[in-house]
Amino acid sequence: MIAGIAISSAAFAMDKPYSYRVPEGMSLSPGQRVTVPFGRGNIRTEGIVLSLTEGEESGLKSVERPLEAEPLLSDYQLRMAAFLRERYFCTFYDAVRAVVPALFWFQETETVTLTQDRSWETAAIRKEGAAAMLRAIDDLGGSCTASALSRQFPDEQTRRELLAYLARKKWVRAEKEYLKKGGEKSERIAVLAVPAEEALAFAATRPKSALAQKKVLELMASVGCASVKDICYYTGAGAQTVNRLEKLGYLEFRQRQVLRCREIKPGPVEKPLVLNEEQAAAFEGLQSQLNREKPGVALLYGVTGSGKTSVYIRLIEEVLARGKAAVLLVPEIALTPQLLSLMAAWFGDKVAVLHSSLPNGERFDQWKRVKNGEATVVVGTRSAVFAPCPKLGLLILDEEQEHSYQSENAPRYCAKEVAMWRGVKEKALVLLGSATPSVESMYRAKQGDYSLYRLTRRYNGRSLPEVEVVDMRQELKLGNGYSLSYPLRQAIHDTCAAGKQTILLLNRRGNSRALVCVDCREAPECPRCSSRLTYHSANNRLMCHYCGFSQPVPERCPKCGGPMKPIGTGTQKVQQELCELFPDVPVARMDADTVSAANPHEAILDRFRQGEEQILLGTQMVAKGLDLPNVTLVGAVDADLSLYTGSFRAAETTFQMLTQVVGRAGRGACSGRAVIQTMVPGHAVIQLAKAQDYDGFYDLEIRLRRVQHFPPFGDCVTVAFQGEEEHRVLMGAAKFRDSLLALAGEKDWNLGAIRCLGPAPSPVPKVNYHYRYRLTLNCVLTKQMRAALAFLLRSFGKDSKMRGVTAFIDTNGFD
DNA sequence: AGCACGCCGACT
DNA sequence: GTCGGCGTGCTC
Repeated sequence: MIAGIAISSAAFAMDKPYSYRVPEGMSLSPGQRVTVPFGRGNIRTEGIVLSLTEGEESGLKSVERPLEAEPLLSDYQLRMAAFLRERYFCTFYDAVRAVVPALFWFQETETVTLTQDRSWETAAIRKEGAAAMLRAIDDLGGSCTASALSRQFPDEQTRRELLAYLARKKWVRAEKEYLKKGGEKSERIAVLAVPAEEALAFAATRPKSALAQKKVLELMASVGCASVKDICYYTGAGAQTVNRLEKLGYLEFRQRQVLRCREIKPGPVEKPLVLNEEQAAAFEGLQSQLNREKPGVALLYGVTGSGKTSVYIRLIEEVLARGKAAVLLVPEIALTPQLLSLMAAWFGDKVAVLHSSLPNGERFDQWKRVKNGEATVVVGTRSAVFAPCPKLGLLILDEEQEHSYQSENAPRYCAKEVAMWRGVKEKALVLLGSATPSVESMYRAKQGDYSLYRLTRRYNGRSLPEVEVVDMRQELKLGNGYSLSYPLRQAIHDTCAAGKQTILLLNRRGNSRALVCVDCREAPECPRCSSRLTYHSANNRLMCHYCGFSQPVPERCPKCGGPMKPIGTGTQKVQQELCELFPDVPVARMDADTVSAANPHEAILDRFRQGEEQILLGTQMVAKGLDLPNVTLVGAVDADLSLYTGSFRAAETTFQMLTQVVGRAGRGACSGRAVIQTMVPGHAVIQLAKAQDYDGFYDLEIRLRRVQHFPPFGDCVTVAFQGEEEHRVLMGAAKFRDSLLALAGEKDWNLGAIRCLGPAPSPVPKVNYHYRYRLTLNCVLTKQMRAALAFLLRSFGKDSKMRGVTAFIDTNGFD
């Protein structure tokens, strides 16, 4: 018997099934994981059995052993992984990692054992550190894990080199073992066990040698509670420092709370659910689609507040009645507490919640409940599209236009595309819901590829808010240097006077704080990346978002010695203005700086909902899915910023964001009002957003997309390159472009027209000492085109001249 | 990617 | 002589 096996360590260029002999007496089935010897050195490697066939076995290596008795992947999951691999230019293993939760993975540990040959005890060893390492292993009983040596040999490179040397000398034997990861890991949270003053006083008495303890105590005095991982990350202290402080009684450990998004508590429900005429019509149409042999795809276009959720619920009931399961995907779990409690109220313990910030154990339990058919209603984020429902009947993507359905790391899949694939394979209905559908989806619906249902009536017949556009250029002429225009200030004033609430959205990118020199205006940059370090007041450190580098705040500018001053985020600046203009009005701020594990969105929103503050100021996250009945005014502080991101989706994103935020006003009994501040009041997108004219926007945008060959008429493909030597990365990108254009010229490949821009530096040109360049392609991603790109990517990986440069492909991404 | 193999210069 | 440098090609 011959097994076709996918190898875990295979790079894209060499990722293909490898044939191994199945030894007598070993029974294997597809989807099972095994260890096999691989490569010249016969390194023990993990693999997954893809196929089993009879054939000529001579000259083949043998499968070593299965890693578990039962196959890890079902046939269907194997096919899904194969689809991901083919579609998203990733390896088979990357795809598998997306399909099954991480908990299944065994930990690979390398053990080192001294051999019989103890000649090293007397030999003169020239290699530096080698003798010390041998003695260290001997002290540990002649055998240890490679990581146990990390204390004495902290540099991984040196450690590996030394081990390789000792193995060559045949003094030690290195073996890789696969050990099941220890139980259900939950994160340890440390809490200050004494008053902050006491902790600080104790810190002050500590000698210089206990600097790390001092730092940890200072951090904890300011934040009160943090995960042990975070503490180490922020202060640069080791875990043992934290443990010691616990022993000394200054810290306490607690287990991390189970759900970041709060326990789902079932909300009150009115049963039976009464649908209005439009909802009923949509429901009936969808229900009849469920009955079809091929249910296909449907788009539910319902304006904000038109009650799409009621249609979802009725449809899910219908699916459950047929003995099938339903999956409801949401863009972000933390922003959808209302939807969650509604689902819990309706479907009780049939609901499973799947998302990536669940602790592993919890995630696995939920996953198991889905797999064994116990939970038939799955609510989750992007990765829940792989939910292992035995009988899937319905897949809903709420707010289908959202970026978060696109994965940013390998496999770079789009949950919408995966959902459609599953829909076809499992004969399940795919329902896309949105108040502002993406132009691609709307186009397909209008073409008749998807069925289209509209909900135009707002709940309780409420009218749309009245929208005012303010010309910020005019404001500048009037001498208003503030971010808040006169009309917006007046509106805030009126709203507060009426006892109502205001939401202010600051749609500004880079909402992080920097530290700037007062004299030369320079901000410290990350030594490893081309990015500014961001200032964190909690621990007084500068940190890099890309690579995790952190350093204490310098007192003086490293360039000119001038004084340093943090410059606030946009939100902070606006908050100050609000403070000046409305000194008596309490303001809640919600952005990357104020949201944390200790103070989640939920807590901020709850306080705001209860009326503790009258103004909520924040970044995009305030625009999403909130149902706050007392809010009658929303303001978009700079509405046009997202218009100039350079992405082909810029106009669409801006329109969607404005529509969303305008829809937040007047959800209760009172009618709402919205103010949009912009430098380009005449811009079509702004005007259409003002009029809340989706159809007008669609007509405009689809025409532009057509002439520019952007989706849905063509595809955008980014080929990214990175490596340590900048010129080689650039050369690699250029070479890839040339080969692509050469291929495009060959009739056999039948690729059609390709426009290729670049190589150009990526938006972040350097990350962790790796330079990044990219090509931007505009083409149609036909099967041939995908094959051609895969071929080029594979040959690029095999090209020895391109060593040290890696390439990857992202399709229809958002940047 | 990671590793062996092979071909060259520097030290025992 | 041999150790270890790096360039090259393969992985069932």
